Formats: sequence, structure tokens, C-alpha cells
Amino acid sequence: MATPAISRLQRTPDSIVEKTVEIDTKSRILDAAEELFMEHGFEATSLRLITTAANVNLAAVNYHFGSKEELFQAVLTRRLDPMNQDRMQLLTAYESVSNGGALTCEKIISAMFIPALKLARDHQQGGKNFLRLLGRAYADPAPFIRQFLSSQYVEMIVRFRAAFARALPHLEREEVSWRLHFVMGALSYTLAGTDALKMIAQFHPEEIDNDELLLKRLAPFLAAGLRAPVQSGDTHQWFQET
Amino acid sequence: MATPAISRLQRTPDSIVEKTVEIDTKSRILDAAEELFMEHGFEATSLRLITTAANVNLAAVNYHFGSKEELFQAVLTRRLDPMNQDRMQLLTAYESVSNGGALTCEKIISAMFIPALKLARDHQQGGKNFLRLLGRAYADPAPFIRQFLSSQYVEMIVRFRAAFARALPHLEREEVSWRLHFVMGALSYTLAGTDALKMIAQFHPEEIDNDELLLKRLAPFLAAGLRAPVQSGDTHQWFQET
DNA sequence: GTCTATACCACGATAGAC
DNA sequence: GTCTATCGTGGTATAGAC
Repeated sequence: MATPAISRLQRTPDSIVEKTVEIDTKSRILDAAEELFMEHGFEATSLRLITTAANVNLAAVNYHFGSKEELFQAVLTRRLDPMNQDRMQLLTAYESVSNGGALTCEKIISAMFIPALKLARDHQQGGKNFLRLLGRAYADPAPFIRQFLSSQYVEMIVRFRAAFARALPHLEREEVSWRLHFVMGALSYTLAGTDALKMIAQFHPEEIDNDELLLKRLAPFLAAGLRAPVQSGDTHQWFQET
Repeated sequence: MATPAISRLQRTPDSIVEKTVEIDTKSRILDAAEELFMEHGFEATSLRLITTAANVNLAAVNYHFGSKEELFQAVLTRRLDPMNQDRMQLLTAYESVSNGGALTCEKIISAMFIPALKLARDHQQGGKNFLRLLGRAYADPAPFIRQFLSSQYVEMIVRFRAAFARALPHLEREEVSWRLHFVMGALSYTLAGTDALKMIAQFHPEEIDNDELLLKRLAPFLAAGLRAPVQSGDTHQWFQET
């Protein structure tokens, strides 16, 4: 049913050429998988669809990646890892400028958001939707995804939690952890939501850069939340009143 | 392979008995499906697992609900619909007490959270995790889920957006919509996250009521975010600096 | 080392007998 | 209403060609 692969038919000298002009099988799979995962999600994307789009054999995925799950992780790592590196570098740069003084919440948040925006912009094709894929993965119940993201984020979370703790010295460490968790949750959900894009379209149909608009509205919201006063007493004032 | 159903073997007079002491097939499927969906998510739960647990035939699901997707919707509706009704009633009650005056953000938020907490508490088995299932569904990319939740929430969202608009008269309608979206996103994500439970366990291993603790921390965070000053200029102060 | 063909079992869905 | 049989498609494993 699938047309036989045309590439590699004219043979090249094995010993000399390591990479031909044509993209190798592994990369072709990775590119096709990224595009299809972004469009349909992990479960709804079949390996047969991916391998057909990439013009490779079905078994190639298992050979190069081991399983569909590991392919998904490879797709995420390729862009997620550089982004988190950028985030930490940016935070370090801000801190070195401040000469040991604590950063503002806005500054720390921008260190989280700017690399995400850069990612959304850099790759004209796909890049726009990659954050959506990431946000969805962040809320996925599948154990292998949660475990993977946990390991990918742990270093960044430690760094940013420390930064927020210095910015908010009046908060207990526990409260800081919670609020960082809320920030990352709101960010993930916002980026993942299809509703968000519909809302933008409703108000600004020809908005050029949706993600930037979105983050510019989210950032002040989160900064204010981070600075919120702590809930005073342990009395149950949130539950049980008419 | 599955043992034949034992119930219904001793026949009952058809015309008289409408419901026997035993729970009927439809309810058994619903209960088993809820428990398994909560544990494994929608995609990862097979109909064969559900029907085996419910002790019914595989084809019974399609007969009673039409499809796996419609079964999932039925599971959600059973608890979600009453919860949103409670939310709107509570909001109405608050508003009638305030005699036309605008409610505080905290009050409106509590009208959203209290029914959720009640749901989490009422059903000792399952109820605890239902909010997690709901939060995950809220971030699910599957079109049928998004469409379903949209229709389930639209009425509630209109009511609460109006309430927030009165509480925050200095904000444009558009900004209010965004912030309500952030609130619901943070709520959904927080309830959905497995990480959250791990964090609670880290600090309060024998915490009795996790969800209440969680919402009591989230509510002030969101209330402060709702009251945040609007981002002043249109200048790109969030992107491009070192 | 790479790639291909193919077989395997589980899945959701449905038709038709009872 | 309930059940069995069966279909098409899914992820995966492997034997063997190059």
C-alpha cells in the first residue's frame, strides 16, 4: 500500500559518507511523530500513521526507539531539554546582574516564560503547537509521561524554587513549593488549552502572536498570586457556610 | 473465559418486578467504569476490563451507552452536573445576601470550590479521586471530551464571569474572561496533578483531607491574581531582554 | 548495523442468534 | 436484553534480507 522508499536506491560509498543530503530514518520518524502527536495527541496517533508519513517501515520505530512511549519521550526531549537549559541560564543571568539581591517575582516568571516564547517562535512549522503538546503531556495520567517529565523538570524546579524563596522571604518553604506548583500548573494548562485560542480568536481574530499575548496576561496574574498574603488561621473558613 | 453471570439465573415474574435488589446492568457498568477511569484514565481503560469488573458481557456497554466515549460522558455527567448546579445555587445565595452589592473574589471563589470539596467528601470510595479524573478530562485533547465539557460548563461560566465582572469593575470584560480562564485552569490542573499529592505527602504524610488543604492554599493565590493590576502599556516588556 | 515482511494478541465495535 | 462470533486496527516482537 505504501509506496516503496525512493531514497537510498542509488547507493553511496559506505566508508566515506556518514550523512547524505537526505535526512536519515531516525530524524524522519522524529519529525513526523512530532507533527502528528501535536495534532492528535499521544494515544490517538498510531505508529502506522507515523511510519507512513515518514515513509519508513513500521518496525523502524521499535528498532530506533524501542517503543511508542520512548519515541514520544524523544520527541519531547528534543525541544524541552534546551528550553529548560535556557530558563536556568536566563535566571542565572538575572541573578548575576542583581548582585546578590533577590529578584522580583516578575523577573523570575519572565525567566520561565521567555524561553517558552522563544520556542514557540523559532520553529515556524510546529513550534507554535509544541507548547500545547507539552502542556497536555504535563496533565497526562500515563505513568511513563509523568515520570519522564518529573525527571526533566526536577533540576529546573529546584533552581526556581530557590529563586522564589529569596524573592518571598516571608513565606515558609512549603508555601513557596505550593505556589510554584500553582504557577507551573497555570502555565501548562493555559498553553495546553484549546479554549484559550478560541478566546483569543473571539477578541483578536487577526492577532499575530497568540502565545505572547497570552503570557503577557498570565504573568501579572501569577505574580500577584505569588505575593498573596498567607491564609491566616487554621480555622475552616473555606468550607461549610450555607 | 469470564465466568457466566450468576445473577438473574433464577427467573422473576416479568410484569411485576421492575428493579430487583441487585443493581441493574447499566448501573453496574457505570460504577465499574468510574472506578477504572479514575485509576487509569480514559484511553488506558479497556471495555473488556470494565465489563469484567462489572460482571457483564462485553457488548453490554455498546448496547446501554452506544460507545466507550458515551459511557465516559455518562460517568462524568452523573457527578459533574449536580456539582455545577450546586455552584450556581451557592453563588445565587451569596448574591441574595449581599443585597445587590458586589461579592468579593474570595466569596465567588468559595462558591466554585465548596461544591467541589463536597463532592470529594461525600463519596468515601471514588469521590476522592473523581476530581482528579475531572481535572484530567479538562486538559484532554480528545475533541469529544472538550466538546462535552464545554457544553457542561458554559452555563456556569457565564454566571461566574458576570459575578467576577461585578467584583472587578475596573477590568475590561476581556480581561475578566482571561482571569476566569486562569482560575479554572489552575483549579483543574491542581486537582488533576499527581505531583500535588506527592507534595502533600512530603510535608503532611498523614494529612486527613488532602483536597481541602490544597484548595485552602490555592484560593488566596487565585484571589490575589484576580485583583492584580492590569499590565499597563503595550510595550514588549516581557520579551527580549538579555 | 539497518531495514523489511510478517505474525501475534488486545482493542472497540457490530451483526445476528437466542 | 443478553450473548457469541467476527471484523478491522492497534502496539509489539522477531526472523531474515541487505
